[in-house]
Amino acid sequence: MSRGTVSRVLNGGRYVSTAALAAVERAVAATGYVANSSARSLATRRSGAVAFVLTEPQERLFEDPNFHVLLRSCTQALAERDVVLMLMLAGTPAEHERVLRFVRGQHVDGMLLVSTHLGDPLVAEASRSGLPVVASGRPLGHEHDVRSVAADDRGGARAMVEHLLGRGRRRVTTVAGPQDTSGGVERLAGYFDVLGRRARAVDVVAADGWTHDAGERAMARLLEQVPDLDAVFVASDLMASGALATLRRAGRTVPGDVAVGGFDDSRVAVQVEPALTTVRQPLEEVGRRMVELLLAQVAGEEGEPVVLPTELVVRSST
Amino acid sequence: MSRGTVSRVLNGGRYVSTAALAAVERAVAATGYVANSSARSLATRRSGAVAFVLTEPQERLFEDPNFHVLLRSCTQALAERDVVLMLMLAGTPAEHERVLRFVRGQHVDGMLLVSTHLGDPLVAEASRSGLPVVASGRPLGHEHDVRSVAADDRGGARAMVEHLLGRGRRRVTTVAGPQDTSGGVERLAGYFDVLGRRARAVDVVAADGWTHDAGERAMARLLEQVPDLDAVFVASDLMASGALATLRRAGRTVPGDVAVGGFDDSRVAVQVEPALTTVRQPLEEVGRRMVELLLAQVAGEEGEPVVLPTELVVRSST
DNA sequence: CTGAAAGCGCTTACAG
DNA sequence: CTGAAAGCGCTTACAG
Repeated sequence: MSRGTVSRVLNGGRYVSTAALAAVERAVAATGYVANSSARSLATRRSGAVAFVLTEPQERLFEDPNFHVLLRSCTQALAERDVVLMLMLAGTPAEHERVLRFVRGQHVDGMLLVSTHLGDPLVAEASRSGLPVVASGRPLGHEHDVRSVAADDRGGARAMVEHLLGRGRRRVTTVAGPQDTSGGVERLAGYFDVLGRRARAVDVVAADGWTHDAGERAMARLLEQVPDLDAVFVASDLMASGALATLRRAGRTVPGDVAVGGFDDSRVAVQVEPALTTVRQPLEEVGRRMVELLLAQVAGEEGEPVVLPTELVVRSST
Repeated sequence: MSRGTVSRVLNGGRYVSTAALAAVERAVAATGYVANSSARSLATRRSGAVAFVLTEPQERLFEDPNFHVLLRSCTQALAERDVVLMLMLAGTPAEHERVLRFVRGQHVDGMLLVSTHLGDPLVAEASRSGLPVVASGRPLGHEHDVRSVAADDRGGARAMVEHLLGRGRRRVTTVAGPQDTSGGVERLAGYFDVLGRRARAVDVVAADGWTHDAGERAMARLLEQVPDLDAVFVASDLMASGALATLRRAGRTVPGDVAVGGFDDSRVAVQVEPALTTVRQPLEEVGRRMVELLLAQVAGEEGEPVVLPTELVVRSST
């Protein structure tokens, strides 16, 4: 039996007689034969692997539960299609360079770009390279060059601010996320959508990171600027946990004195006291859709940017 | 200039004249040429990739900060050597099968096995396959078949129990980890090392998982069995956070009524109230050493199991 | 349906 | 030091 016939069986069994097919399958089962993947990749010009690139200081991989959800759902969705996930950190310029060299070596069929920032050179390079790329969140400045899967940040933020007003709050402020990310920009836009001219400059403080500590600092600044605030929409649950710490230290009760709304519905939302009213972002699905979109692109299919709905989740903090 | 000369330059520049070397380097810089990795792998029989296999229900990837530290330090240590990390989940039998098929396809040069359990078929298969493997923690039942990097669980547990006794506690109990993992077994052994015959069967409850919830349940059982306990050594910080919740609900103060000691010195140790006295496990270094040991093995070098020292960290819970 | 053969893009003895 | 050539282990038109 020729090498060619075996190969045909292994690749779907088209154009093979049932007899040959059975014989090969028996032999494969008996010997535990598995095709060498480098040779296959070389012949097919497909690696069967995809890079998951974290464009972010690595601390965030530690701290932010959102990444774990995304990483897990992507790994799983890829595994179901027998594609492997290569984890790459691209926080420093050196790592950055390594990622680029890596994709140029045709080591991967595509790239999952997570948490991109405005002016991120990797996004530009990736889209220029022609390699299939899908970003999580709309990549600021490259909305049309790179496909993406995002949650409806703006709509979710609107729902939260309306909820806060519906609770009778008069002075609704916000701790915005860093404004070099689409999540940061969009959630702030949603805030303005609802409050319009009623929002004053002092009611808004943009945090200098998506971390607990950044939320803590931003909340302190906000309290100084607006001592009589009675509500705050914080652009992520993790930052909101920091905001809660600041409020507690300042002697303000939640939700008595101040109603606090978060965003994400991540694990921390229920770990803090009081549990956070927040906006649920379907990150599991974001991961799945990113994988679908990427593999479709690898297969040469068209694809539209995806925006997934968000949902208000009311708990005890508002 | 021949393909062979270019290849020699790219692979270290041995046996190449300075003139040729400079010319090639100039050309590479100008064109951005990067060798195709499949072709290189096929020729060298090295993939330049390593699998990071999580032998665990995936929830743990979400919940347990220890994994993030390990994942990050391995990714980083590998990247420094230009080796790629492939993340594989092996929680279900199907995923399991996929991992095996994958390594048989010679897709990776080695395997980092994280959080193995007693009777884990993957460990046996991996060691039998001849593929270089390094486990985190000593793989129960395969201590001599598979190289490993572990923390000194037993010594750390001893230090904690001695600390508890040093605080004047009379009834020192323990919530042990699952007894099908080396961490669970060793930390319990350390407890017995110190208490010896003073420990009674009722003083020990083994949790049915390494989670917050499992710690919560185990602590409840322990309180029923030993209502007058005044100290508990919990085998992980995450489980200890669950134990704290149970104690709070039962109206016991910490450390007033009950001293609580954890293990790991993970992020949760300082997130809970009161901050946990715990045993620091140098997970960053565990990851680094795992990578070193694995790559040495790939290069055909010998290697000994590594055990890293642990350290007592005293905070407010004892 | 099947086999023989070319080709995927490298690396590495081998001669020189 | 360098080039020509074999070989790594597959896939896939191409004839038949």
